[in-house]
Amino acid sequence: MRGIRQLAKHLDISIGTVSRALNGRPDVNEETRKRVLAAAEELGYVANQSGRSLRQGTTNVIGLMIESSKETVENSDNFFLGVTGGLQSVLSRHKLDLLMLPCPNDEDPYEYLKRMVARRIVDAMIISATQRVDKRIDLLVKAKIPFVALGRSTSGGNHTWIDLDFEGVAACAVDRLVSKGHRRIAVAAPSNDINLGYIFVDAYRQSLERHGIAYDPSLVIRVKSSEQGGYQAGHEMLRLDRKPTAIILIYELMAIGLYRRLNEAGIVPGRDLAVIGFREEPRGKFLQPSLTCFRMSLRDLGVELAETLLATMPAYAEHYPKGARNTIWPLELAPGESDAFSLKA
Amino acid sequence: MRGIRQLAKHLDISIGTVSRALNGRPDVNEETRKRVLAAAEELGYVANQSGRSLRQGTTNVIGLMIESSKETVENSDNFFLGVTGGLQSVLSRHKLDLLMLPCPNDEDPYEYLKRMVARRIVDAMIISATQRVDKRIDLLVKAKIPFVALGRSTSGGNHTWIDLDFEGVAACAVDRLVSKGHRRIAVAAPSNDINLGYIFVDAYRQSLERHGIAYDPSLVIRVKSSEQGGYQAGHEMLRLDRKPTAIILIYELMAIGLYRRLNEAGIVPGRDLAVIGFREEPRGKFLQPSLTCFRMSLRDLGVELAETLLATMPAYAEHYPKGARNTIWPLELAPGESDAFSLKA
DNA sequence: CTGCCATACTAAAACGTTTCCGGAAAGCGC
DNA sequence: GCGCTTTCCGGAAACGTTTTAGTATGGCAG
Repeated sequence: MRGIRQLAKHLDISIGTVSRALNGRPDVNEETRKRVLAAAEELGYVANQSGRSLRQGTTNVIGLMIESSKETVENSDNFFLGVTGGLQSVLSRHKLDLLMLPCPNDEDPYEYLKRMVARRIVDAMIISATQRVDKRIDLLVKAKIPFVALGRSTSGGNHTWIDLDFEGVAACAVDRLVSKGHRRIAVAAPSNDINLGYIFVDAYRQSLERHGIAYDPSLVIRVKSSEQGGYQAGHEMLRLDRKPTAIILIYELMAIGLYRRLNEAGIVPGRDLAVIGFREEPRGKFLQPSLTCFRMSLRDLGVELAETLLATMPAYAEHYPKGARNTIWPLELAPGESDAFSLKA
Repeated sequence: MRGIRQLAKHLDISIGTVSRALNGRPDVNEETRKRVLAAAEELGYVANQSGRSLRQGTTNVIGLMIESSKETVENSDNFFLGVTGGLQSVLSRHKLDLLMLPCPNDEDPYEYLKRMVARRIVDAMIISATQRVDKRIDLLVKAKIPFVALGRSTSGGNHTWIDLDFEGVAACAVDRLVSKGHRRIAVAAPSNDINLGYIFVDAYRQSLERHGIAYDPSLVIRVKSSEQGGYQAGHEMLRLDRKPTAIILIYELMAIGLYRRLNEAGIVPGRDLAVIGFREEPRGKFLQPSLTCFRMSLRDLGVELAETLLATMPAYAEHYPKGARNTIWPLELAPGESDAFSLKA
């Protein structure tokens, strides 16, 4: 006999009253509640989560699914840890705990999520790295698990998502380069099926056409989202017949490899070629010359994610009247020296 | 009525038998088991974790506590994601799931852990970033929760830990520098209370003395474990009356700031000053000149952590006969150009 | 005094699972 | 036919909690 029962016996009170006192129910004498809380503190009682979950059908846990594939490990750096800070700050206000669920890299993310959902270990989910077609979304919709996807997807009807403002970034980067006289602008896009690649390239294309520049598919270089990918992108770019005068990198990490390849070819970024990176990493700062890129607050993104998620959960929605809206997350231009190269006098 | 009861009714069999069939108990007819498994697959039945945990007193979940403080976010980069891969590969063999528990940065890690332990949400824990004196360890020992600490600590008697081979790294770095004629070797150590700082500096001191070089406290520069800290370290170093000819950095990230400060002073690493970094980050590669540092496999470390943890858990110990040993994790020297500066002819 | 309501509590059911205990049926040696 | 073991299964208790329904008490209006 342990747990609440022991506490009740110690107070010579029924367990029902103890439970109600601890959970802030109204029908309990205020003095009794004081005694119960004091005794709980003294004996170090904390409700067993399994018992409570079983009874309530709720776990007070929010899952954040991340993929720990080799590629993710090498690229995402502190992204999730950063977002986590913002998530926590909101969730903890509601006594919700955050659970990071790293999908093993030898397991299908869909199967992993399915198992986690079936076990009823979380009340709601945040999924990341959404694919263009993502079965996980259909699964969550069908299982009626509240969730928010970090990244748009065409799956699952109108689910809730938050995504970075690829259109804005692409437009800003293209505008900036065109204003410096560039007309042959390459883009290094990820070669996997992640949705942002498609969205970004579409936006890039539209921005070009807005300036009356024809879209040239040979300027879209598909490589891995890594340092090696950046090197590869540089390599491919140098082999083109009509070389671009500017390049946009979707993952900033690519800049490292690109710089190396350019260095081998005696090309100096910012002097002979304009380079713009996408998401700023703190690590990118010390490239020479410094990289022009786009900046965002990971923490604020985490807050937005948490608030959007809570708005989709019936038990918490009342506190978030703005509702479960889809959000395009803006990024701010952080000018550096790498795009100083201008074709204008 | 849902769950196993429904499954039992569908099969026209008692729930006890269904449970035993699913859990691989011996006393169930092989043909019956087949039927049960088939039906479970068909109906998509997965045992409710709360019910099962409540009954068994076990959750099949291993917690990995990480801190999401601002400093950690900026420094740990992909460390945990990398380790996670190795952890998963071992844990999944035992049908154990990994749960990352990020401690909110406005909450005391001790209180956070205490709550998680009391809720009985994990069967065992891995804690990281251990302090020299770490109350969390006492807590886990007292609560009899199996755990492994990533990092030595003086708390909690003889608990199980794994730590990086600071002594080996310090000795190797000092030996290497001394062999090139250096005798004034600085070290940039973290200013917080994390244990590795003390251990590393101790080992550095002993290595110096082994070479008959007197330990000079002014050469131990305590700074933040960040890029800024590296800049600061460079700054402090340049203000010394008798300047060092070599410097060892405990966090590689410091190298970035250090390089910048050196650059401002017109000092070229590898030509005018020997620099050695500690733990290799993939990002460190593209410093110019390339950084001499120490390398390790994050994945292998994860495997070691998982195996050590399982050895401390009675239910799994039999598979890990080596037992719960303390491990000093070796790192391998990755030579670069930054320590080419030699005082010998 | 009766009826009624509000307050504060108790008792018991329920959540979904695992596991203990007992027992039926079948096989086998005598 | 009897006693024994083995194999397989059903019934029921137990895990710790929340919540529903019910009850005693006292105050108060009529």
